[in-house]
Amino acid sequence: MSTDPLSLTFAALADPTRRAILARLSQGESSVKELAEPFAMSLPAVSKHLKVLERAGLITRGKEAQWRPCRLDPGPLQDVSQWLEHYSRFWDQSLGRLDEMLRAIKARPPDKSGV
Amino acid sequence: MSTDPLSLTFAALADPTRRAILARLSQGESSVKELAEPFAMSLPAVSKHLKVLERAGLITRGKEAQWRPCRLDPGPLQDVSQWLEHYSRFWDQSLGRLDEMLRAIKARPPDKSGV
DNA sequence: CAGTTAATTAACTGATCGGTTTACTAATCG
DNA sequence: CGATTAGTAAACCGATCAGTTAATTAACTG
Repeated sequence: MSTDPLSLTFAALADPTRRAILARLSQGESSVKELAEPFAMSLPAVSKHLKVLERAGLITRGKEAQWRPCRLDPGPLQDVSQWLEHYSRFWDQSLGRLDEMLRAIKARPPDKSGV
Repeated sequence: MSTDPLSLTFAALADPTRRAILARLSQGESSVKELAEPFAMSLPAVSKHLKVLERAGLITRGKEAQWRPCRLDPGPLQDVSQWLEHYSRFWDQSLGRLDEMLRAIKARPPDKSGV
């Protein structure tokens, strides 16, 4: 697997269980056991999912007695959003015309940023 | 791997080569051979990447003599954008304060303080 | 027709993924 | 102290991934 930040983020998001965990955490902090409850899988499995999310920077974990409260970190999601903006002209009505113009002007230098 | 549309899309995006291919296609249609040129990998490898992108609906392919021109389909990217919107309140400046308030209210029920 | 070009298919490989069970650490409770 | 609770680590498994090389299909070219 690729280890650049964007790839780690997309890979972490490419699993419904992990997206459900993020949705849960968007409501507020939660312990591992609480997060695991809705799923028909073992606790270690959830623990692994959390590790994937953590490696992508999508969650951070605290320490509180014997609990490891997880909370959402939106940073990587914002990075995804920025990456997406690069393509928004393809579906954004108001920018469609501008895009046509820009593309017609081929004098643009090759843009490799944000690949 | 999960086979729901969003998972297929995120998985397809979790690879720098495939993102580079999309970036290239955002400039216009291209043949497989042209797409493969910038990469230090075999043509079949690129062909496989294209199949992943196609399965996610991110590209469509035509037929023109012995070429299979690929072009970008922004649909799945728009779906990702919508999914992201659900989280945009976490980094959107203007909504940040409101979110803080909502979270402060909602984070009450599972009360572990003083346990 | 034979030869070239474009692309895919097939078979194989090593690495990673998503899950399991078992065993372990660490903190709290009685 | 021992027992319980929360979570992680280790070892294992089958499936998938990302790449390879070799063979094949399909269309154009001379």
